[in-house]
Amino acid sequence: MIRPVPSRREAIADDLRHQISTGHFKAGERLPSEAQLATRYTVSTPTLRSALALLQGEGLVEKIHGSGNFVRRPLRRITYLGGVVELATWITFSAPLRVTTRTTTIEAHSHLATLLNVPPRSPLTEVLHIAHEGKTPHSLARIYFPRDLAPADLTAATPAPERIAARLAAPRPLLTEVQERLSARLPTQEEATALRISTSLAVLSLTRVATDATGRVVEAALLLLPGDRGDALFTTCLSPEERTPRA
Amino acid sequence: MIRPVPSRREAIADDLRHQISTGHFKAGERLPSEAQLATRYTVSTPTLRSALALLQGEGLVEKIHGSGNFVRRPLRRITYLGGVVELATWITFSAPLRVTTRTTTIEAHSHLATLLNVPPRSPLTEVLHIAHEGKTPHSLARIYFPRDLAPADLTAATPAPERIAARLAAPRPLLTEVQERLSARLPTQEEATALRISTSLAVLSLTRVATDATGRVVEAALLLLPGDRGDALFTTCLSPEERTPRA
DNA sequence: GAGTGGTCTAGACCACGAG
DNA sequence: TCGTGGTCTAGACCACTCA
Repeated sequence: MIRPVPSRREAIADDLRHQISTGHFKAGERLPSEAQLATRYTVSTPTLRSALALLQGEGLVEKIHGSGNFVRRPLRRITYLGGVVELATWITFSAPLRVTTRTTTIEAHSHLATLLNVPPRSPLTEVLHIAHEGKTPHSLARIYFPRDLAPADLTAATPAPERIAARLAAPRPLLTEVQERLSARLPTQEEATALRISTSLAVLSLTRVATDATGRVVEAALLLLPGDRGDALFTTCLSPEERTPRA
Repeated sequence: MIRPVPSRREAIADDLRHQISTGHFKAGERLPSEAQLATRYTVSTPTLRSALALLQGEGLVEKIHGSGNFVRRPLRRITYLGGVVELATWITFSAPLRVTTRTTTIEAHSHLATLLNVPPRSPLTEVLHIAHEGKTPHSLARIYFPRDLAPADLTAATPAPERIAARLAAPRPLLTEVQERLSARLPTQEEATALRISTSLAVLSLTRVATDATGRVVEAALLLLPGDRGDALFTTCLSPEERTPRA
């Protein structure tokens, strides 16, 4: 067994966690300034800040430079349903949330070219998709199509967001295989900013590649969910014939 | 666009990253002591340590208290294959690695009782499963069965690890549904110690629940993969009739 | 015991945000 | 402008590892 050495930062983090969970500090509220908290706990500011850093990593506290530390509102957890062929799930699922969508045309750089199996610098249509709950960003999706395969109304200049969503949700006939790869990592600075999370809060990264009957990659999507409020669920059912024991 | 403010810790981290990737510091090697590095970069030790913390979070550096900072060996990436009914995949997949297995009987506490849908304090068989590559732990799995469903030779006192692995890999006849839930988070102190990773390196957490034809939960597994060397892959193929466009 | 990392202090100065 | 957090310093002292 490991002996848990109670460091000051752990003790302070525990105390703040407790005060948050008991409602002494309420959701959305600003905590006392770091200087005040440091005085209250009789520690130096770096020590106090390291305690707050722990809470940030858990998604309990959000720091806003120049304004203060805020108790993060507990948001509805979102579950990405995997193993479904249309992106419909994702989109309709995000429906109750406010969604910001943006479409642009870019050139495939190396990573995307590999993913979509197209030559480097091929034209791609990118759809950027941010779901919000209230003012808080909730998830981030980047969806790429080879330019010639993108639905025509997506490539028009600034199509209405509702049209984009409807388009993505529509079933596409030719898909035969969908691969979804998931990994856990810390967000980049850009991702953290877009999602308004700390760079020390783990995110679930999902890369979805859909292939048509000819083996061509028709669409690739990069989804990003903050680890404290999103997960992915895959359900596999066995048909009766598969259920037969093999041994 | 966000203006990237080049802080000293970022600059130092970038430089060390570069030196590692160019082989100036080789895998497994010890870095100069923090005091030496601080002198070389003319920063204070806390600043230098915060730079090293970034590299730890990326899995590039491993700190060993009292010995030094070491360049982590790049390990083979492991991919968990989802959507498969037997745990066989996981086990056989780990086969080329050295596997440490341990079996114990425990009582279901609240979280496990919910997961397995059994009364609290029910007896459970726990299989702890750590895959190693060389001396480095690679992944962690905890598998739970209701005691009465556990294969008999698992409940024997200290069965041979090979027997356990063989048992888990054997197809179990009655499974009808498998649910796999994935999330990203930072490891607990215990998990980080077991996997020899930093608590700031994200892990992919996979909870797998298998149900038999009667709806009873037959087995639950908690898998943990360090984010820098493990991911999960789910492949969905459409049968021809499903492929028919619906609209 | 010598050398390493772990934690912490008590400040300084800079950058951001809101009024 | 003022209060906030962001970064950094130059130490001190403790805990761990290894010879």
